[in-house]
Amino acid sequence: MEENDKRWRIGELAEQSGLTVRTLHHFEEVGVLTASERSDAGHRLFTESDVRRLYAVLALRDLGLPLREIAKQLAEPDRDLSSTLERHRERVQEQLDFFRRLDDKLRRVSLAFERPTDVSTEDLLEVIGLMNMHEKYYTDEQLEQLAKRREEFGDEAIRKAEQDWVELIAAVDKERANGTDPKDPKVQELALRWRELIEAFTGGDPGIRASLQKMYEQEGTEKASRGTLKPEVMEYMNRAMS
Amino acid sequence: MEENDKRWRIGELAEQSGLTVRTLHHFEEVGVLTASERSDAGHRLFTESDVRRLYAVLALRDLGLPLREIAKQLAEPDRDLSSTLERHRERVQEQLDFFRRLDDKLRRVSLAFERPTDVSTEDLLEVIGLMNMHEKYYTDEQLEQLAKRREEFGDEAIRKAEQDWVELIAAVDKERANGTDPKDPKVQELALRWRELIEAFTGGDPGIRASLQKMYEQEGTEKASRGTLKPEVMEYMNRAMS
DNA sequence: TTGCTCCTCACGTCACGTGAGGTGGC
DNA sequence: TTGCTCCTCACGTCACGTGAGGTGGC
Repeated sequence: MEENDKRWRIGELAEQSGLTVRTLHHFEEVGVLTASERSDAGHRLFTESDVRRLYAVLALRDLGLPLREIAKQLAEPDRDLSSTLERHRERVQEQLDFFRRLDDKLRRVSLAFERPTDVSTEDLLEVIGLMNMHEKYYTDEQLEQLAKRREEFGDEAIRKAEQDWVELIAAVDKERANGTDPKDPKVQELALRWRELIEAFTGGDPGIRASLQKMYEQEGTEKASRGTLKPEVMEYMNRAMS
Repeated sequence: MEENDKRWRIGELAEQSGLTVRTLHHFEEVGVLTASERSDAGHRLFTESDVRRLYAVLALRDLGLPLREIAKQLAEPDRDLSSTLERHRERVQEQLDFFRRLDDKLRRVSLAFERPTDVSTEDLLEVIGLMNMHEKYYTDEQLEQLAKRREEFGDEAIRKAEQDWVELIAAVDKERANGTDPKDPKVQELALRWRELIEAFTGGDPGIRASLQKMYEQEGTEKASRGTLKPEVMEYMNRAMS
């Protein structure tokens, strides 16, 4: 038990442990580590057992335990640490999950725009609104599938598909305005293309089809299509396809 | 442009948006959303455009952007949002990475103990100290490999291996104390078992072998073995195996 | 005497939650 | 008049960072 009279000043201990002096002050404030002694001038003097305790604190802090929890734990070493850690791990996994989803969302947002073009706030809000709506109707797996298919298609093909939609909708709306019978061969032709475009989007997956349909029912045609499709046109198409 | 005179009181808006009144107060404090009007009594009156702005704020908050960043963005919609989002995503990925590692660490800690036994703080600190030392010498992949092999072996086999080590070390120490020549067949026999146990631990991986050896060199035999192996015994074994 | 270290306040960070104490009736 | 809503402070949360202003020399 020699060397037991070794003492550390706060600056020394800070340097040795890689902490700041302020952090050691803070540790004292929250009660995880107090210097056992003081010099005549009121300076903190840490003993060897203080130093050991410091490394215990750092180990537990390293696991992400809050300092006050660590203080409790070190105050009564009999308390059950394993259950504390288990609860802690659950919290950590929730956090992990949260950041996974967030990262995923950010990835999808950035995918929605072509490379380095700068994005207007409005466009972004549009995309986010759309995403939020989608998240209400599609399952995580379905969103994953849709994202994959989009990647396979590539930006070019997607822009073309969007253009196709715009043209098809316009064509349908024209027949409707002309009062053409929905059962007329010309309209039936358009209905066929309509089905094809939907198939291309859903990839033939019946679950995705169902989610899509539910979204249109619940949110209304206008909102679900982000304004590209008027309810009357949808109505007309439904009659053509029935 | 009818209905443009519709106004929301703060409580109404809170309920409709699922926020608390305090949160809306806070939004005003940080400048992301201020009611455009006040009633004679000083009550906040939110206009339709305020409400639209609120949903824009929520969309951006949902991406994890800090409120002050959102305030800036909405103040000058021309500023480049995509680069802001890119920087943000980098931060998010760092967080994600941090929580992945933390979760991993907690998993390894809990694996180090058998089921629901309650863990003493001392034991835990021991394990964490060991883990921290390991992390200095093994790469992430190596730790992964080691963890996998431990799982394959199962708790039972590991306890047995630990027991084997204790006995082998004791046997070696006995010969050493007796002054037996390291080249003596009896000692050579022990050296063979020694190699076998190390092989079982490393799984024959030369990288892991090297890391293990480096750890013993840098940290010293006593510390690296967590006190189970005295330097003299190691020294003696080295001579036997050379 | 001059630096360097140490001391004790005390405010700031981030996004609100939670009262306290008081007034008004979008 | 009685509730309910709204208002404005203002402190608390978590782990420190960053001065400010002053003293001591483990």
